[in-house]
This record gives sequence, C-alpha cells and structure tokens, in this order.
Amino acid sequence: MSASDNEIPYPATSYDVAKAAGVAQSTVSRCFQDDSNISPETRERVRRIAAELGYSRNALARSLITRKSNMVGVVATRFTIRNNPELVYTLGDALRSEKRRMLLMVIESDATVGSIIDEALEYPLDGLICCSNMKETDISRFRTRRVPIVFFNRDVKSALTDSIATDHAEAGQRAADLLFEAGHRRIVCIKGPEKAQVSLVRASAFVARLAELGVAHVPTVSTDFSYDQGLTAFTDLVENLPRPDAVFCANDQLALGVMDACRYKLGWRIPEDISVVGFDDIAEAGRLSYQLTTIRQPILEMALKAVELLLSRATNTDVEERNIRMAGRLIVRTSARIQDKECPSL
Amino acid sequence: MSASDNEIPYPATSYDVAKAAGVAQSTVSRCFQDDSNISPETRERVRRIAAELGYSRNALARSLITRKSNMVGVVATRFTIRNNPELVYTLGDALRSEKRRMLLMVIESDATVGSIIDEALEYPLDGLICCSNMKETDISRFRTRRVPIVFFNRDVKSALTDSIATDHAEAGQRAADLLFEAGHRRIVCIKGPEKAQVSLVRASAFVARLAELGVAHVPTVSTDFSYDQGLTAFTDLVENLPRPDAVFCANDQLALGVMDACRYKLGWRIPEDISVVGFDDIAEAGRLSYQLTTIRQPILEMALKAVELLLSRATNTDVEERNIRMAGRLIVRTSARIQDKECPSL
DNA sequence: TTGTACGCGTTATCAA
DNA sequence: TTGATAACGCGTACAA
Repeated sequence: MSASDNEIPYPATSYDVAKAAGVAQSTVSRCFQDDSNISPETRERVRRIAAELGYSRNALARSLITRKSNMVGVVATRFTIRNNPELVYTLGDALRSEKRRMLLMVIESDATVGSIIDEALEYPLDGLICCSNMKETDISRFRTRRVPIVFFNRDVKSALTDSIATDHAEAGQRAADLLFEAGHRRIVCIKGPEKAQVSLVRASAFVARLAELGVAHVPTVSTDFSYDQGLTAFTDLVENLPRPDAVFCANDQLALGVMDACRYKLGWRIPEDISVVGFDDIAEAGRLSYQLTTIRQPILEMALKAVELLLSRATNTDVEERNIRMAGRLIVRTSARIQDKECPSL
Repeated sequence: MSASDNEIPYPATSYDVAKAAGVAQSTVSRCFQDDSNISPETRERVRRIAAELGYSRNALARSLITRKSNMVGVVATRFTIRNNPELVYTLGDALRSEKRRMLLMVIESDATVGSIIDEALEYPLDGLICCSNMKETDISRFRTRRVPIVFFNRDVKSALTDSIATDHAEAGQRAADLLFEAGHRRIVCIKGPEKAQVSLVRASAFVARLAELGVAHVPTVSTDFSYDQGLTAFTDLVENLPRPDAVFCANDQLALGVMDACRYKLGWRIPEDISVVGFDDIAEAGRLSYQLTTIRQPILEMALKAVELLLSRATNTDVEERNIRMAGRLIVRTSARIQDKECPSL
C-alpha cells in the first residue's frame, strides 16, 4: 500500500465529479446552478455522485469569475457590539436570508477604523455596513471600487453613500419636553464621550430645547458611556450643586449607574426625589429593579433597512444618497415622573 | 467624449499596475509579498504606482492559489451573542491579530446549526470556531476537507477536533458546596432549556453534590434561560413549597429574574431571607442593584485559547484532539450568605 | 442538452 | 532580481 493510496490531498473539485460522472466539468457546474438548462436526469445523477465524493462548490473560485463575493462587510465597534448584541444577530440573519455572508470586522472604537480599511478593500465585498465614522478619503476608495457603504447610526454624508440613524436630535428634544412638562427645572445631563457624535447630538439638542423653554443652565458632564462612570460622574457632579430633580443620560448604561448612585450612594428615591431618563432601551432598562424610562432606538428595523439599502445599491448604482432618520420611541416606565408636580392628582 | 473615456469598470489588477510600471505582472505580485526577492527600488516604485492606481490585491484570487482563505468561520447562537457580546469582539480581535478574517455565521439556536453547514463548507475556511453542537456526520465533512473545528463551550468529542469549555460540572458542584456550607438546606434550582447541555451539566452536578451531602430533594424547574422566565418560573415554583433558603440558577439572567421576583413579587430580602447564586458573571451581575454572587466563566481567556488551538491545527495536523476544561471562578458578592447561619458572628 | 475553451486575478515555478 | 507561464476551481460563451 503506497502513500498515494490513502491520500485525500484536497477536496474534490468539479473536475473530479465530472470524471466520476463521465460528463464535462461545465456540466457539473450547470448542475449546481438553479437557472441552467440541464436535463433533470443528469442533474440528479451528477448531484448524487457529487454528494458521494463530498463535493462542495468553491465559493472563492466562483466569486472570482462572477465578480460577486456574496460577502458583506460589517464594521462594528466594541461598544456597539456590547451595547447592542442583537444588532449583530439581526444583521447576520438578514444578510443570510439574502444569501450573503457576514464578514464582521471589529474595531476598538471609531478612532481605529483606519486599521480595517485595507483589509476590507482586499475583499471584493458586495457592500459594507459601517457602524463607525470614516474619513472621506477612505470612503472614496470604496466608492472607486463600487463597494457601496451604508453608515449605521453615524451622521456621515458622502456621495452615493447611504446612511440610517436614529433621529438623535429629535429624541434629545423630546426628552427635554418630557422632563420640562413634568415640572422639572433643576435638570442635569450626563453625556457620553466628547468624540461620540451620537452623544453630542442627543445632549446638545436636549440642552438647547431646555434653553428654549427657559431653563438656562443645565450642568453637564462627559463620560465614557459606562455604568461605572454614570455612577461616579453623577455623584461627583451633584456634590456641589443644588439637588437636581431630573437627569437625562445619553445612554442607558449611564442611566443605570445614575439610578444606583441615587439609591445606594445618595439615598435618593426614584422617581420621588429625582426623575431619570435614559436612551437606547437596552434589555437591562426593563428589569424590575430599574424600570427605566428611556427612548428606544429602533435598532432592529434599522438593521433590516440597512441591509435593504445596501443591496438595492447593487442594482440602483447611481441613485442619489439616502440619509434616513428614524424616530426614537419613548418607553415610559417608572423612573421618571411624567405628570406635572403641581398636579399630583393626575 | 465616448463612453469608454469615463469608464471605471473594475478595480485595477496587478496587470494594470504592471503595465503602468513597465514590469511583469509577477513582479508586481512579488512587490506585495513580504518574503520575496525583489529589489527595494522596484518594490517602492511599483507600490507607489499601485497606490496611484488605487490598486489592492484581490484576496479571493490569492486564496484560490494559496489554498488558504485566511478566513475563520465563527458559529454562534443568538443566545451566545446576546449573553456574551464580548466573546464576539474578543474572537474578532484575536483573529485579526493572527491575520485572519472572521466570517460570523449566526444561528437561532443549536437546533438550527444544520442550516449553515453547507454554506460553511463552500468556503475554504482556515478553521471553524463553533459555539454550538454539531452532528458527527457534519463534523466529518469538515474533517474530510481538513477544516479544523474548535467547539466552544460544547462538550463535543470527535476525532482530531478540539474543544474548550468551562468545567460546568465542577462549577455546579462548587455552587452546591458553597450553599451547603453556608447552612442552607431548603435549596431549589432554576435550570435552562432541557436541550442545553451546559445547563444540564451545571444543574445535575449541583443536585448530585447536594445529594452526596445529604440534601435529597432539590426542586428544579426548566426555563429558557431568560430573565423573564427566571422571574415567573421561580415565583411559580415556590408557591407550593416550603420557603427555600437558597436558589442556584444555571445562568445570571435567570438569577436576576429570581432576585427581582424575591424583592418585588414575594417581598423576600436578599440574602437575609434567601441566598441567590448565578452563573456566568455577565456585566449586569455586578450592578449595585444586584450584586450577584456567581461563577464566572473565563470567556475571554477561552476565546484566545480557542483561536490558538484552531490555528495550531494548521501545522499540527494530526495531533490528538484536545478537550480543555477551564475552571470557573467564584465571584463573591452579596446576594448569598456564605458564612454558616449558625455562626452569624463570623 | 452537452462539450470545448477561455478567463477571473493571483501565487508559484522555472529559466534567464 | 526579473520575466514568462502554468496552475487554483469555477462560470460562461460558443459550438456541436
């Protein structure tokens, strides 16, 4: 028994199947395409033989000739993945139902997106869903290659490049109205990183709206969007302040930290002593221990829409860019008083 | 101006670069490989011209000839992604530092893993990290193709196939010892789905150990591993039972639901009236509102080890399978009394 | 309906 | 050090 007897050096190719079935390689190829002219008998026989040989088509070789990789790149930051794990699942699921694979490229933060550009360009991606900012020079490299991009929750405007995002400004404004109408006047704001566009928009719209309503000063502090900093930054902030009666947090993680600070560090009751409003509606916000009133981002609808926008670019190559903004939805729980203080009977 | 003047039909290839640089295509190829014999001047000049043309190598074409896709498949269930988002990030990060891409294939649950087998086989993956069970017949299809698999937190044993998992049995046993030594005797157990191996192992080891210690009956109920069912299943379970003094939950989500059931439905104090122990150490477990005592899975270390195991198979083709079990780590917080009831002075 | 021949864009081999 | 040429495995004209 020689070495060549038991060699299984490489997976079977369409040539191997062709030889075993006594047909041409192109016939084998046709047997695995849905819309090809092939006799039912041949198709069945060849497929059976292929199965016996353990044959699968090589997707890479196919991509080379069809010039379609059937792969969609998804760029996501660590924070996005942690805060919205369902987004990853939903994107993957939506892409698979469109016969696309998900090449997930994770980055530490928006600041490090540059590190994956070259790698993404080496694959003839069908498209890129980018949950990060990107420089125009990098965007144009994809555009040159005809790789469409959809930005997800990032306010990036570029030619032929779509985006979908929550309407953060409207949402921040709504939070301001909510708290003002409930009679709150000593209001503070816990926002995210200075570099995080979404946080800035939410917070500045919130503050601006309050200013319109006559609340001139809204003490504000920046954080890293984490529970821990929500807890500590809030505690520090209120130390030298008249006690606030409401707080808006630019995301739910912060809000949970603020709530725990109130209850376990400051001894304040929620919502009797202070109203807390968050942003996102993550799973934790609905726990009985928190019951956080917050503004939900329609992440899952946005994910589906992102896939739809992306794949429609394959046919509609030159349609003008679409920048879709979806309204957040106020989820009323018990962490904020929503009726006016002056009318407790309501 | 004819149509051909402004056509940018396809990305530049190495032939285009070669023509522009006045060299052979193979020379261009060499300029983009680190370990090739090429004069520094040529390399620099060609690379510059390539950059001007916006050239990137086509990874698919390269894979075809090198028979290495540099892609690693990661199979993960919706539950895994939701419960352990950091796992996704860590795997992606570890793979990228090994110059590999992550093809993430999401599935609804272990039961639907069959739906991605064919699709995974079509790519000449460098390997597969599988956070799901898999039938032996499917495993062998990958083995035939020389695609190594590492099972992650699944107790799958198969030839040449590595696995890494938390030692769930040891952990369940440890939870039992912990509660028993604290003096608890009326103990209940909230486990996960009947089909979830990890849950069964944790719970049955827990119950078995208590039996050894003389606690014969441990009322147990199955759930879907969710917060909601932790809350409702526990409430239902204890309704017709003498009040338990301790509860072990097969994951943290359940434990949080149980804690909220105790506090907000049953009016029990934690840990004075009942001790609660969870499993996983998800982020929520550490919140001040919960302070859940739990057993941490070393997910991140496991992720790194999984990548290491997988890539080592590329060279060590025929080394015997390695089934690594990592010990969980007890994280003591305040949701469980750990000293004996009889010795409150401790 | 099937076979022949070519090309997708790269790396690898061999000769110069 | 470089160039010519042959793969890699498939899809697709075109001819039969």
